[in-house]
Amino acid sequence: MSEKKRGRPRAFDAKVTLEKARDVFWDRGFAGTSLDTLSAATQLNRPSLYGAFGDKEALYLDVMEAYRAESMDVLADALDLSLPLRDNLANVYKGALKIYLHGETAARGCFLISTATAEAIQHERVRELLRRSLEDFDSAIEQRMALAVERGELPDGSDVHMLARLASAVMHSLAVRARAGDSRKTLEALAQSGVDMICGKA
Amino acid sequence: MSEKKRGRPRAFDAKVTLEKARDVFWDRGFAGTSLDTLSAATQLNRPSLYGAFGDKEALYLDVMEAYRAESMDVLADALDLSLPLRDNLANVYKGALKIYLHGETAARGCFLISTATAEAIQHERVRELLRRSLEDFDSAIEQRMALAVERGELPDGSDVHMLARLASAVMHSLAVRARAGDSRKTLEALAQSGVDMICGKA
DNA sequence: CTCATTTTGTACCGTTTCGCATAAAATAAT
DNA sequence: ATTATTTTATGCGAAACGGTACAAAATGAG
Repeated sequence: MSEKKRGRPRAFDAKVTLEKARDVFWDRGFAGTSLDTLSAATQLNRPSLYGAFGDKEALYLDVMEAYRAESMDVLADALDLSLPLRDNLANVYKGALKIYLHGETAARGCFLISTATAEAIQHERVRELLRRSLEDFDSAIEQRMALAVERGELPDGSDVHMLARLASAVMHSLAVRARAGDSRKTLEALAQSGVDMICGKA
Repeated sequence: MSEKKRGRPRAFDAKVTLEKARDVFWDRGFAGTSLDTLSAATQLNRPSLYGAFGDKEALYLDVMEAYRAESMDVLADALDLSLPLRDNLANVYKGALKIYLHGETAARGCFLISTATAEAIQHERVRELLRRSLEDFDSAIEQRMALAVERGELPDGSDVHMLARLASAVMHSLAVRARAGDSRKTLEALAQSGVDMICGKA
């Protein structure tokens, strides 16, 4: 698949480097993160970073895309079709909180909502990728909701389009509140209420 | 009320200055806004800014607090007690969208969610003020919900605490999605669905 | 072995950044 | 008028910033 290249081989794994870069961006934001900080965190000097990913914005966009892709994977796992919709949704929120509540000094929230929103005005490509990321997430949930109607888990004629976006809305709020320092208990209560709201208070 | 001070009088209105500073922070974020940019936008040279508000973080905190206070005023207006809860909630979202969809190059979203979240990890005071701002908003809505139960607008035994936080959650999502570039139509549909979800699909 | 190719590391460039030192300007008090 | 007090304006300076030039190092090809 990947032929061995000609010149000096890379001394780093691009995927791991993106994760390290992601973590500093996550804590400090895009504008608040210097290339020096990124260089230290990734253990790559700036020319290597530049050669591998381009300038700071290009690196950030790569990180965004990796986060989007991984989020979709996590979502797909949570939406295990062998489980009822209620459990699926609970798992989506549970998985989100597991990510959001991680953090050394404070809970870090969602990478996109916490850091990409800030840049969305000045950097059009960030805004566009953010929009698409949210949309993809909504669509995957909507698809599961449509199946739920077929299976009789949701009433016939349910507006699955809006229901999915309401389900996402709860997650967006979890992200914001986690970053603001709300307690795990508080957030889990909101998640539970979200599930009840969408699936009915069982 | 305000005695005339001794020295040279200020050539600017602090409130207006805070609004101008807020607008540049809103577009570019805290870390992405330089003192030069702030100086140009407020038409104050840096030493004047520094003398009046302190350093960049102190200025930003002042802007945050002003935004929080104004948001609570807008919310109080939307929660006009002479109207039904359904109309109140619709007005809350309508008022939010009016603010969020404003913007020269792109919709700016919510000032706090778009810019304060990014700084919340590194700047504890930002995080704390953000948390308190969200909480105040939740509490005001909860208070209105409690009245709604008394008035029979909501079923007896409704969990007004969680209902209020779900209502806020929809607004948080509107904020994120507006910043991401979602259309007015899309956002208005989500707002409508939020109202229906909380108040029942009338 | 020799050469072409790619990555790495050092060092550097010009610019921007934040914050302050200092002096001029504008007012109230005396 | 003189003085004390506060704000304004110019300009400085040390540090950090993003980005790159350049040569050394490490590999494959011939």
